[in-house]
Amino acid sequence: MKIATWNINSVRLRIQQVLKFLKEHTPDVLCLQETKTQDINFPARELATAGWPHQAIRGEKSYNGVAILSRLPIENVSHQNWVGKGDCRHIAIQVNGLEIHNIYLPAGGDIPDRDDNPKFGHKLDFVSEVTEYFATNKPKNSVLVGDLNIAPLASDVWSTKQLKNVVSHTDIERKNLLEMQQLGGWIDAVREFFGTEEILYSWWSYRARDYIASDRGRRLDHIWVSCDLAPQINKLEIHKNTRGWEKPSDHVPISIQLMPKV
DNA sequence: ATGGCAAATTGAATTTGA
Repeated sequence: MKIATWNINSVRLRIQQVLKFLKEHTPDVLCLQETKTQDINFPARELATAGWPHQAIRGEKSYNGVAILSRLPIENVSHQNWVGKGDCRHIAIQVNGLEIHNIYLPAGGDIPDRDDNPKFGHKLDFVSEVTEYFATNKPKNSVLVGDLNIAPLASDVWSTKQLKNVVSHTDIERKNLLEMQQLGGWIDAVREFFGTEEILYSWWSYRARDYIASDRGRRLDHIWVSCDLAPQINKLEIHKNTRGWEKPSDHVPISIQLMPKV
């Protein structure tokens, strides 16, 4: 079972890139974030025709939005309304008995202080509620993917020193994300596969003139598996080349191959 | 806390991202 995740930053604008990625890598399941469109305008038909007819979509106008595309039949589509804002940041499905959670965690604004910046408070509250949810509903045979908007390790950013007070890499966010992972019994599959030392990014700012030359990235996108699936982690790929495509998303896809035990 | 950009909405400027 191959599962991919990608913050596409507008699925309508980049539908051709999604189709290209699907054809090149043929994941069984693709999870998208920041689709930025209402369900009625989601490019469902093109994706179905391409071979991913089983879809769970949850979008809103302009912002946020998540979707799961599958080659295999899906069931038990659901979502949680964490922090109760009704924004489209989570959708879950089951496929072949495997549970998949697709999450788009709030970015959190600029100022890392919940009193000065309500968006930062929203982000911290969101993490707390997800943490509580999975601490209570311990995941089994489950995968959690998405844009979590936090780079937890020093090796997840271009400079842990210079980003110390930058939202996405502050101490409180890093600590809380690792706690969310631990209390849910999740394994960070990307780090399980590559180790904790290798420098890994999944996002490069649009503001760099040359993202390769400056290479100031962050690992904001994640694939976690429930601990029972740890032995099945077979292959992880960070598809960095898509960042060099014309009119790219600022995030790149990540994929995992899970090998069922024989 | 910054910013060399980008997208959606609405109709040139604003909001949001990170």
